[in-house]
Amino acid sequence: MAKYASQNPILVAVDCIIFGYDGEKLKLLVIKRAIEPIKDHWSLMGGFVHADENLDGAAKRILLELTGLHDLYLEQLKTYGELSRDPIERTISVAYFALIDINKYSTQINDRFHAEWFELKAVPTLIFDHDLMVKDAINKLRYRAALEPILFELLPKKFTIPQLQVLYEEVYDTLVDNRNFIRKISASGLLIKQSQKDKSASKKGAFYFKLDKAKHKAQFQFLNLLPKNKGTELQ
Amino acid sequence: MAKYASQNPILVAVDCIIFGYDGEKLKLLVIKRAIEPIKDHWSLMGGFVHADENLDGAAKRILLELTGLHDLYLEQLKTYGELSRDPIERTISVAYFALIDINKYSTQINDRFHAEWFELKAVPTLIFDHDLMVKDAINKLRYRAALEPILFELLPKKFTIPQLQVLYEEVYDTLVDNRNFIRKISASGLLIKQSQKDKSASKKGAFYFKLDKAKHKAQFQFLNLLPKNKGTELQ
DNA sequence: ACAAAAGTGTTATCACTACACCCATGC
DNA sequence: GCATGGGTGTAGTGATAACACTTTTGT
Repeated sequence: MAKYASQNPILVAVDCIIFGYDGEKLKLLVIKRAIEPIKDHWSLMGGFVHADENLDGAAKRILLELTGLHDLYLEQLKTYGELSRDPIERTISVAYFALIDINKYSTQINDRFHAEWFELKAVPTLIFDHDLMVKDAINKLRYRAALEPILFELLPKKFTIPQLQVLYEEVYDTLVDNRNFIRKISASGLLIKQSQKDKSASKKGAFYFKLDKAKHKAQFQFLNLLPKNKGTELQ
Repeated sequence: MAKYASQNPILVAVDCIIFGYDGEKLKLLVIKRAIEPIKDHWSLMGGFVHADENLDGAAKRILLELTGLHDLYLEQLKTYGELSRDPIERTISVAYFALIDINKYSTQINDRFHAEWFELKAVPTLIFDHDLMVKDAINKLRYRAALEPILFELLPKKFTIPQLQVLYEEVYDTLVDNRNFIRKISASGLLIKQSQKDKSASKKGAFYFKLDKAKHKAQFQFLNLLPKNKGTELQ
């Protein structure tokens, strides 16, 4: 195979911003970095891109190593390439964000990496430019969730409307009127009501719903579940 | 400086999707590739990231080489890393999209690169995965323009409302009711009416407007200049 | 006077927000 | 029977889409 002469290869890493929801709080999964430099500082889960994998493949591999899971929602966020972002050696990093249902996967998080969930407002300072990545990821999550039904990726297959509402409130750090919320989400036609109720959170119990995946994929729709100009300052 | 041992550096390139508007048609700037492989095929303007520049810097340098211009609107789109996307040697490419006013800059496009503007619907097949990049860029442009006033980057400082309307029609490949369009754009408060008229396109003449940059930056706003579910199938 | 593009108003419909009470159940 | 969270309805307001004619001016 021919080569491009006299060009300058660079290390390429992938870092994952992993959002999780446990039915109450939106959280971020971070690990204690196991290698120098700045060993034992909090960091996003990441790793170098291997010669035999593409970028999505690298992100999937890294998530698999940490969580033992595949088929997570995964979306490329942005690529970070400041010269001094990694003090050891120049490395550009392709950031991905992932969405997972914490309860489903909590047992499978790999202890080897000393991973820990933090509420978004209580995430410790992270190494390198990872704080910036998290900030960008939150913005992108808000941006996307305002237009497309991606937050369902954070919920179990069966979920209640109160759970969904709290999730929106968490993502946009705001409060939502439950009557209007129910009307809008019902009008979207995205939900299929189940006959069972979830009685874990209240005595009356709340009906379970499932996402109508056909509609989810077919009709791209503006969701607009939040009041205008409320929580939607996307920056 | 220490190094990460036994990792695998990769060539990193930047490719630019350059949109331009001449007051009538939305166009894409492509060049005839000057180097092997597939010399003389149409390609996006691109180049490798140097050791002493960050990603944004590389994109700016490449745009400067082609157009002789700085201070263009430039936004990172996505990073492409399929194993075989460049047949010569593995290269990942960070794609950027740029917006420019064709009339302003037409004289400065560097002939050395055999650059040519094509209407979006008549862009020839491009090398590698550049067709995919263009498709993604159009989607992102639509996505962004639906929420933020970025299309002004494609217009001269003074422009008329009919020009702006045609631009929206071009970007979304749809027709817009001029009465509703004028009402919405006026209500946004983003435009400042000038006293002069542009008489090049009609006998009556159309008033020039300028963008109110303070408002443009200050109030992030949903523009919503198009009827719902019309042209806004963002995929 | 006529052609060509710019600019202007109204109405009916729909969507949104704000708001307060009843329901079902477990204890 | 009461405390807890789940679920329902309405009215007023504002935004939207659909629609056709008049204005200006160069030729």
